[in-house]
Amino acid sequence: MARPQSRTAEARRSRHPDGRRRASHSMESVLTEAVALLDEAGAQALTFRALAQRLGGGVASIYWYVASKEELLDRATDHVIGTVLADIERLPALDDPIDDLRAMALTLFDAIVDRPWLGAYFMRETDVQGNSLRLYEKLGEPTLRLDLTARQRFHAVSAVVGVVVGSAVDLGQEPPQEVLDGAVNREDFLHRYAQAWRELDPAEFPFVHEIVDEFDGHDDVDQFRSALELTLTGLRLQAGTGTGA
Amino acid sequence: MARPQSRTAEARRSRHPDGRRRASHSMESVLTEAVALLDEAGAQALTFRALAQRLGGGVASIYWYVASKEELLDRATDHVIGTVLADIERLPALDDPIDDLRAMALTLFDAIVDRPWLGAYFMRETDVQGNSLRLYEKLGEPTLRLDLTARQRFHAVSAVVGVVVGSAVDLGQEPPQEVLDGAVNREDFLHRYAQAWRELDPAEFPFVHEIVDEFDGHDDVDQFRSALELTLTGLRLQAGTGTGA
DNA sequence: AGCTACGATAGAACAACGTTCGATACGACG
DNA sequence: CGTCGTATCGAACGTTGTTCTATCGTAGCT
Repeated sequence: MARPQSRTAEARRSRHPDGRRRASHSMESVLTEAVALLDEAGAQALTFRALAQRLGGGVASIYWYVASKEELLDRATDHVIGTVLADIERLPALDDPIDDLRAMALTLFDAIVDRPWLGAYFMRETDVQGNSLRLYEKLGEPTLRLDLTARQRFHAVSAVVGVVVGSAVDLGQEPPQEVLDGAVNREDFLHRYAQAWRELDPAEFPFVHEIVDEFDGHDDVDQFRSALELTLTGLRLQAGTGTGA
Repeated sequence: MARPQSRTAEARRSRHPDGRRRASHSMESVLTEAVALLDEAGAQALTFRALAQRLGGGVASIYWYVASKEELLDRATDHVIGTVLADIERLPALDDPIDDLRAMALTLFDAIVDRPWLGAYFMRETDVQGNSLRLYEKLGEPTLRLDLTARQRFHAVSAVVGVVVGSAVDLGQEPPQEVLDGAVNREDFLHRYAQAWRELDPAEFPFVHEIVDEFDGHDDVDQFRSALELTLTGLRLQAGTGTGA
């Protein structure tokens, strides 16, 4: 009934009399392999059977470490958020709080670009223990140096997180197999969409026509940076602290 | 092999010799019931078996109308986005393009508040036919009246959509059963979280302590409005068109 | 050393799901 | 009355998360 508390359990293997092995896991190895599975082939590739095979053990063994797939996902997410948090804490402190905020948000977004599946599960658990809350705290600390009310600070961080998540969800959209197979790369895929848009009636879709060239081959990071910049500008204006101009 | 093209197929019923019924669906009824299922019990409640039972027919019949669950989800989403689009088109045109943008974004967000499951699936298909692209067009049109480059317009709409989606994902988080059962309402749930936060070390979590009172019992719509306002102010500044001040 | 209690592993089975198959009913047209 | 295309349905298949029950291996005790 109890859960493994000692994380010092090393990955060791012992031999069974009849030659069959008995795998020996650890919370660390389970999480690491789960994340590897997610990284390599996306969310749908993470199944208990696939994970068990990767660990060289049985399916039911995983249930010794996690009570459900939900918990597995939560723990795996928290695991990588831990590394993001470390990246953010390594960031050099800047003079301008808003510059700090931007740097943190970009670090977070970069991590999601590397791991698109994060976009969907990120912010699922605001458990008291766990790295999400610590990340939230770190994102909020720069706002303490801005001239804002508590409510404005709360809303400001929510806004920044919202922009990150909003862009991340876009990113997390599983490409429709063709590009996963490598048969079509992302640029061609975008280009095909753009081409279809160009054939729409310009009178009925004036805006789509206006931006189709920008959409075609656009960079996700650029898109995110622009969105982030808009909220940061709004925030700077709200704080009344000019850029110096 | 063909798909139903005539949407005039009425919901009629005929009697089987042995007394068993044969249900008669239509694309409309399938989508309507699918949406009803989603509305009543969330995304996980929409299964082919549950939907078939609701339609009074067999499971396989649904496959006459949709080729997969993915397509069912896409069509259902598009179905309700159609109503959102209608709401947005009914909006009175305002003098200020940014006021238009705000009104549209709020209408969209309201729809997601009513249907939290929308947050996850919204923006899944940017198919050329379909209401998502039309919605995107409508959201973009106000930017045509702003003094911006095409790229800025593209990024502006992406930013607004990002804020909506970002807040929506927060909303779409399935409450952990307790509040679904009605045993605990949302306010108590938030309050419990807030209480846990208050017990954290203030030195380690200064920001969390600063905003915990705001978090406790906060309103999601307020949160969204604030986030939206930040990007809109940023946008207004970018367009160089002052509010009049 | 032998015994025991518990930490940890695993195969088999279960229920639910998306999906496919083959059979069959119905209405329209000849 | 037979035929064809539309539409429906029960049954089955494969995969998934999860549970049950049996077992192994080691640490700790006598």
